Amino acid sequence: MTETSRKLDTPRRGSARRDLAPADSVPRESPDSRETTPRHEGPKFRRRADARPDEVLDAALALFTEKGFAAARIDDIAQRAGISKGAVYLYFPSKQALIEAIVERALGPIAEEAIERLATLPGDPRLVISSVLRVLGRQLTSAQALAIPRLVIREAPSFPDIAELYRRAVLDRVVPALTALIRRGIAEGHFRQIDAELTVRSVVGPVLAHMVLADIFGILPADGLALDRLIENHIAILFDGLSLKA
Amino acid sequence: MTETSRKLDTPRRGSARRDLAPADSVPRESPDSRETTPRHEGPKFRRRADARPDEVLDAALALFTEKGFAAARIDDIAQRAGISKGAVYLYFPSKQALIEAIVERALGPIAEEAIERLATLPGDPRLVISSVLRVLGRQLTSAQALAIPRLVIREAPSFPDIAELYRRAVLDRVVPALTALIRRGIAEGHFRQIDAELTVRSVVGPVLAHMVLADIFGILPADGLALDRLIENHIAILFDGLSLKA
DNA sequence: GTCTTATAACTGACTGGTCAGTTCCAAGAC
DNA sequence: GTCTTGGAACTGACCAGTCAGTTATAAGAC
Repeated sequence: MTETSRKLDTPRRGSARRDLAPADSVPRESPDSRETTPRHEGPKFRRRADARPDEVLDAALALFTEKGFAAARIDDIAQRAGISKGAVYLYFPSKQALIEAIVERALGPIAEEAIERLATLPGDPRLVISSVLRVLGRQLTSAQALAIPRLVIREAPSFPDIAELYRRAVLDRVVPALTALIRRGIAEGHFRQIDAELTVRSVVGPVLAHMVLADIFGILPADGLALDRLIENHIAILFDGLSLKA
Repeated sequence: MTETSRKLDTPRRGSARRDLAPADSVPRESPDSRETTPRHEGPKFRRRADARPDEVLDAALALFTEKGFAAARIDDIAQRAGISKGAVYLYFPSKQALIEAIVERALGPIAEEAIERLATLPGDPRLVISSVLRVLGRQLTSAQALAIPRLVIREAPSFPDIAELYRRAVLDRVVPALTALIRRGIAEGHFRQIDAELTVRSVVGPVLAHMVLADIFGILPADGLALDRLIENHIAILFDGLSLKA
């Protein structure tokens, strides 16, 4: 049941990449072995183990997002990373270790980015919240950044450990910080008397809904994603409401 | 690729259940065959084909939600429905037909429930939107009702046909109806000049965020789900904003 | 009522295929 | 030469889907 709890001892031998090989323009051995000559122009092995784990993780993230964890094959992940299946197991002990490493790798950057900004900043909480939303919008433009929460949400029921990891690293910091910010806004007379805890949902929900509609169902404004416009529209409503007179 | 489009020819031989068997208090053969006597009290199987498809679908929905489509085993679905694996294939031609039937079965009820209510009602759009949100809240209290969109969102990348089915039956009706409603609110002077299309995200997003936080990550208010309170809090913000003076 | 026959509902062993994880040897780096 | 790296064949488990056989129920014969 909970063999999920098997801790990963990911090798991850150094993440600083040396770039011994030219990276791009890799000959990669023409697939059709035409002619009889066994010519192997260009190096068959690239010998840059340091960059490999990240490449494998990128490939795995792409395929997990596309097909889901269970349906994604290690063979395909390896192929996308430009290596063979066996090589994957040089860097990661199991398929599950891949998803764990993906989430862990993404946690560092995410954690710092937005939290300090809002937990510490003094001044009108409206400005802080607006700034946070705009940063969030800028982040979500990258497909890569969006893929992580998507993957976590999708696989959460199957991998409670990973969901908890994410929750602890991201949500348990962002949600309380936002709540505190709203509470301060009330205390300092900027906000009306509302429930700070529940209001957090009103702050982030519209962005979530926008991404779900666009990403999952392909429902988006005529002029593309329009995340900027969405966020400005949302900020206007969040602080001043829909009603005209008010 | 799109073998999803294979239409399901589900037998579903009449949904009016005959209830030949007493339904409840079914002996169902005590699982532990205690004593040496091979006594088989009660019928070995129940013979009520009319109720079976729905039971299978219920079991399948539960397991798909728990483990995801790919990881759920037909054997487990059958066991939860109280029949054998082979019997599942008496009613549904394939595993995929299960997920299709689940979504189709859920579509009828959902479609009617909320759309007419908001598309047609005249009067202050604020009251209509409030009413819609409250109905939505009441619906989402049932774990069953929540499971369908969850499943669709989760499996959408793997089953674009199903995502589109859901989009067409639900979203393509709800989103435009809400958009029109907001537009009318603007035209009639109830709402400020905002982008109606984007504002739809502000109307439904907070509820979505609440359900994701609660359902996926177990983050909920001290006093339980509190959907009612969330919705009232959201309505207050949506129409009049957070700001005090405004 | 009891017996016989027909058929619908169901079972579970089996098959064919897929895939995670292993192994081992060849090829490259140094 | 030795050490490192990669690849592809292999293994073993797992599982969707099949099918020949079994059991319950209904209908008709008497």
